[in-house]
Amino acid sequence: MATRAETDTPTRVPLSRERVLLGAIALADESGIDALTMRNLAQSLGVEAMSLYYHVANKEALLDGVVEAIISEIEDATNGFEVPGDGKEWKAAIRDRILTARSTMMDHPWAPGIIESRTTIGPVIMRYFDALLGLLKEGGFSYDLAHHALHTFGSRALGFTQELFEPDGDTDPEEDVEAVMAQMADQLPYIVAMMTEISHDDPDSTLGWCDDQTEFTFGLDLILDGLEAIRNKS
Amino acid sequence: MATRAETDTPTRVPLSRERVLLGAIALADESGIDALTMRNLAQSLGVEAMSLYYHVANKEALLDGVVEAIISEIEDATNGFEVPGDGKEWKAAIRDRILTARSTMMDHPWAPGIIESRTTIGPVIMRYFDALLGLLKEGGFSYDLAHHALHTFGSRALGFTQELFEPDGDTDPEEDVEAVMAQMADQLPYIVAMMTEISHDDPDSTLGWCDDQTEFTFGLDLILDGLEAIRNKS
DNA sequence: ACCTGAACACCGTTCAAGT
DNA sequence: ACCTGAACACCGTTCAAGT
Repeated sequence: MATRAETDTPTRVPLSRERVLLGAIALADESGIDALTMRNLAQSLGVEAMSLYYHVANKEALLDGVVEAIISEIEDATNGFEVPGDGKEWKAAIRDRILTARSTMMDHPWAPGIIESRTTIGPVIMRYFDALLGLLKEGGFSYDLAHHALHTFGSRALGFTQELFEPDGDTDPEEDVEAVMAQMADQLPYIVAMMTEISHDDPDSTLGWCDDQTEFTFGLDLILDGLEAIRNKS
Repeated sequence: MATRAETDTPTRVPLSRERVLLGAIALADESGIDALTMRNLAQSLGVEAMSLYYHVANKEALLDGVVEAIISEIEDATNGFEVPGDGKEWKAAIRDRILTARSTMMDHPWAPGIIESRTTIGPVIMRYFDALLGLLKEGGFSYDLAHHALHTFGSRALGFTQELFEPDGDTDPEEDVEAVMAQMADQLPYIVAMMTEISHDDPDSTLGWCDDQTEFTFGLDLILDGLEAIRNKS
């Protein structure tokens, strides 16, 4: 597990800021964000907890760095299709970029949570938004409308919508929702009607029917179409 | 501060689940969500920490209860305009309801954060979404489209969009963003251009110019208009 | 320059005990 | 039925110290 326990060969790689950040991502991927404590991270790197503080100022700074690293992953996966010169393909370009971002977030499902908890914004994210803004501007948007667009995207620009009441891995996803619903079906006429109608079409379980990818692109396309309509009007 | 320290009159109100939840909301409003610890909450109620566990199972259950109480506040503020019978005013009704929700969230700026961290869904929120679904259905939406609509609203249905990188109260809002930007202006051509264009129009500071209410309604109306267009097509 | 050990001030939570 | 006190297993972080 640890790097060659007690030989004094130079294979004992010294810690570095980058190794700390990558270790943090690996730990969160494997064991969840709650397992990402300074002590756990140190242990996974074969080091004492206090050694981390030589490479990151504190835990917040660690998380800042992790977020920057995650955004870099999006950039890496985006390479190849940059700002389209003709200024026609803004919609497809933004769509592609955001869907790429989404797939990065799916690789790190804990990332949205810590991204939303950041209070400062680093250079990598700045560049990411600059690129997005560039796509809009080159696509014929005024800066004013492009600015509204970024706000409308919100977290979708980074590839996620924080799904409300996403069942934890711990508890049975359907159990408690169905328990609540069974108990108050008379108070939820529309939800009950929707559920029964949907389960007619789709024999699957009543709750597994939300296809997140479909819902994400539905909302994204609705927004993109809406922005285009507004752009064309002015 | 405490309720009549040492007289044995019946004015020493015993703790109750409701008092615990209201106390938690009051504490978070006053001192922020980080100050909402079991020990702090107990102290603010004039009681020992462990007494709380007689009324709520644990801290997660406490937060579940707090969220339910906050949604109830929306419901209370919404009373008066229910499902419009004619089935015409769905758009205005949903808009009103969501903007009411937003003003409730503005009263408790910490609430979005804990709402998004919930993994279970309580009866109050169920009823809230049932009502929203009802407005859509009575407005002529199919259940399928109404379902897409709820996903597209996302947290907006509850009156908030988690603004990315919202400056904390602690650090100077503009300081670090401007520091980063100054240092890498050459790498942020579009953002810099946008900033300078906007600050021409508006002599205010470069960063205070995001009017959250304006951005929220812009996005909301874009979505509502988009949904209407899709509904009319089918 | 890089890492460590002990200690501090917090958490949420248990358990057995008080009234 | 309702509340408490002491204790446990954790946190992030400090500080002075090691090599």
